[in-house]
Amino acid sequence: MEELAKKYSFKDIEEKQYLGCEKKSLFHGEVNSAKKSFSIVIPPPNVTGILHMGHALNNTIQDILIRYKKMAGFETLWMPGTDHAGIATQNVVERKLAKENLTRDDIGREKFLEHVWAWKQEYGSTIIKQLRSLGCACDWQRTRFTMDEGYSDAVLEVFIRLYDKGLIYRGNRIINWCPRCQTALSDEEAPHKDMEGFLYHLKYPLKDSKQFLIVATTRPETMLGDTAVAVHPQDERYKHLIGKTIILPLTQREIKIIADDFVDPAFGSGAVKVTPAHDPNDYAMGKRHDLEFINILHEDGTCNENAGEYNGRDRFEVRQAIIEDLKQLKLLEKIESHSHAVGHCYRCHTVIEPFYSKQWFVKMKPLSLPATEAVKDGRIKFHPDRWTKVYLNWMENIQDWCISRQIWWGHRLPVYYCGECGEEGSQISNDKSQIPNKRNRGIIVARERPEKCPDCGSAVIKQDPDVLDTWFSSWLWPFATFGWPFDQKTEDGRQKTAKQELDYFYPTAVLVTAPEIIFFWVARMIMAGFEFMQGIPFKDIYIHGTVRDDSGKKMSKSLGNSIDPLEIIADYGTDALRFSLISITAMGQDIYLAKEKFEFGRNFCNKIWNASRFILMNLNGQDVSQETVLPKQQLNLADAWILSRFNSTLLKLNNSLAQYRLNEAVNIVYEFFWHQLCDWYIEFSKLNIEDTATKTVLYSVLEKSLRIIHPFMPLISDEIWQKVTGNDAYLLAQAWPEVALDYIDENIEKEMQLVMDVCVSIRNLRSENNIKPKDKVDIALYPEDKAVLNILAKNSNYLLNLAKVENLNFADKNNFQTSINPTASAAGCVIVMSTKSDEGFDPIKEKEKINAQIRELNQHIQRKDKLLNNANYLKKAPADVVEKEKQSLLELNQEIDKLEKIKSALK
RNA sequence: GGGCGCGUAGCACAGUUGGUUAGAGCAUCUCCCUUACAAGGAGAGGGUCGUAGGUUCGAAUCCUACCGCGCCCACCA
Repeated sequence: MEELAKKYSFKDIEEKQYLGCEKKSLFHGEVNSAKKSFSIVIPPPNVTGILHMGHALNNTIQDILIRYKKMAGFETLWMPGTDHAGIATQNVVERKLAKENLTRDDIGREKFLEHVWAWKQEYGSTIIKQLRSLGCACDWQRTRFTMDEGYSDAVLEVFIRLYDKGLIYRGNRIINWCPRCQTALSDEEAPHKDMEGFLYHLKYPLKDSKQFLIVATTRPETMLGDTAVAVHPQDERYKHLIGKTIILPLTQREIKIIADDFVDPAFGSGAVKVTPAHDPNDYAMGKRHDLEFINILHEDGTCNENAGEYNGRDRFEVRQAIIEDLKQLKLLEKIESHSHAVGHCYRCHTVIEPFYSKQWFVKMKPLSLPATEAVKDGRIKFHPDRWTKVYLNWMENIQDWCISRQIWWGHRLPVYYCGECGEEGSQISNDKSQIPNKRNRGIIVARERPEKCPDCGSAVIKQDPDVLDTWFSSWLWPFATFGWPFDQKTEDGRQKTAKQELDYFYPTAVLVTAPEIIFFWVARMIMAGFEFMQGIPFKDIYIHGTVRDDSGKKMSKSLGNSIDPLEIIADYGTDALRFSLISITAMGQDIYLAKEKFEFGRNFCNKIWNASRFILMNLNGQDVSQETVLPKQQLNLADAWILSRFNSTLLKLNNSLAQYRLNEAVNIVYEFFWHQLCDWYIEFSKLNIEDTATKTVLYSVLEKSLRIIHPFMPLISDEIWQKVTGNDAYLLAQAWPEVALDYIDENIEKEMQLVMDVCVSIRNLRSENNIKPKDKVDIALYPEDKAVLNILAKNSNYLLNLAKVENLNFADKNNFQTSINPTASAAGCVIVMSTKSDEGFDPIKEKEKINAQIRELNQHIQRKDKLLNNANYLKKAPADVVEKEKQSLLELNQEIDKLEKIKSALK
């Protein structure tokens, strides 16, 4: 048994404890048929990521669950790893090249990828290192990366399987195009933001007429690609114009006026310009009416040759220019301000452009069906439940997923085109709901580059230059990280093990993540789980809140309002960070952070340290670790009490943990340790500190407390536990304490509560009468009845010491007298204090105080009287509630009696 | 246009299915460096639970409307 340093210094222990624990392989999970498995896969942070508060929260939650379950007897596995984050990573490396005045095109695809890999080698493990400083018990030897060789096999396998099944197709569609990243994006990657913009009303001249048709648009530059103007077929204002021709201003192109039900006659002028290549609705109309598709933009967002004189200028510049030009031509009717939602790139926040383009898509509807069912019937549960609706709503309206990206960093599509018979001849019509499941001529989807075209024998084979959406690899995370798919033919020992591991650990227990990736990732993992593993990937989904600053704004680097968890760790320590974060994280609620909040955790660490230090000192070198805690009947009140409290605390704690109520859990631990163990029990124990029985209880309660603290604050708990037990093991390898129901005793708790209440009342008296803390007082107690008298008499020692009482006398409550001495009333007895002098005591003030108390009590009494005289209440309320009320009324009346008596006894 | 969350003490928040006198933290005030801890101890003050109705014997809790704040989804140009 060693001593603890006088001052707690997290810097001396945290890293040491983490590394020590890792060295013992305690973070590693393996197939163990003797135990049930409990596994979590980490939401893989972007390989470009640096730890922010959101990660800190997310991973602390997972770590608590893993550590708790491991101690509770499960074989646990927390699978760590990183995501290659296609666009994000490519952007980072491109920016780096830009500093050397290079673009990716300058150096070419191969060289560029070398740069990215080099970057990944150098910086890719940053976030992993940072997770370790958070104390995460991840199974690091299993760390995966979504572009690992094996993982990439899984991605290809999935692409091929879905293609063969007809669920992946290539088609021309309107997609979201980011002109800065120069790639297509999925709908989820182009979130809409409300923006204040303008609604421009343009005058389109009718051919052979002086008349105009007015159209309204928010994007006037797209008029260069207009191929029709649409009106509602029933709109009386325009009916006669249907089929007439318009001379499109600036280009002088002739376009038709068409009728379409889509048009809302009430909006704008009731006439809509139709730009099929640059708007999803117009695209649909274009299809319906067989209109021409004119693309007016280059991939970088500048106008192309179809834009005539505007060719080469940026889309927003052209917008202004066109408005100017139309104004000159007197073709601008008016401009109104107009707020509308505009899609933005989720990586670079550039306004996206709807773009008609040939891309690869996944047909989602068939995949969504089992994933919808599993949540509906409760096989997968969201916590908190409200996300169920959000999920189902998205699932039920699911759209096809655009998975091809025009970037270089990622899994390249396993698609090859024959230079002779492929490509052009292979267009797939995507407006049929039927999936083509025949291979298209000249397109080869295969793991390896084919030697020659199976259709025409040509050896001119080109691989599709595109890569897959990052999420097309991360949706396989729960099983691809285990080495899926397993090649039957080449199955070796390692594959066999991997397969067993997948069988054992899949489905995982719980997925812990933030709400913003429910669609990106959570929903798709469920779909992939059913499609490729024939079952759910996880049973529970714990959705935690977003970390915000104290004014409610989301914390982000770009806003400059973020609190760096690493800085907090440096200033307050890992355990303090974890404890503070979790304690303010109510289930699913956003959390509002300010730096001061971490003092809470720091202070608690300090408290744990000092309390432990006290206990260690007072064991006096006596080893009680092998002593048995006596049955409660043989213990003194305080000892029996703390055991009762510990066990009922544990009961509550287990319950909270089972429901993922981690803030509740951590606050239960805090409340017990600080306000019961430290504030009261340690003080009580000082009086019996020579008893082996008390020492044993003290030791036992501390030892067990450290165990239950461990999942939340792993490092300090290990450090102290090792010192206290003299054991060099780690708490992760110890068992979670069992609830000892025998020790939970309501009567003991009540008796102790009485003593504590009297003690507090005496302290109150002292404080109100300005008695110095070190001065002793004499106290006379007038207990209500024999029972109270016995309890207080038996435990008077506690009062003498904790309330600094010199002489404690007991008297008959019906016969107490006082001169000018301060008095108070605690539950069960009247207290009279006599001080050495009467200095500072004012009987008039005292009477006023008592009167105020009586008034307050009378209010409660009146309320209860009314309640208990209410026939309806007596009839309808449960008997026990009524009984409680009656009892409470009785007590209130007794309380008043006591106060009256005190008052009249005062001079 | 739908949907969700939040308005509780000066501040930022808990409050599990409705049930004694609504709770801890930070801050404030008083007293204390009492031999585990001043990152501490002992006390104190501070709330008509956003507003207005309703259901109920009983509402911070359930229902309705409204007012603020925040978020998500959606092809009205």
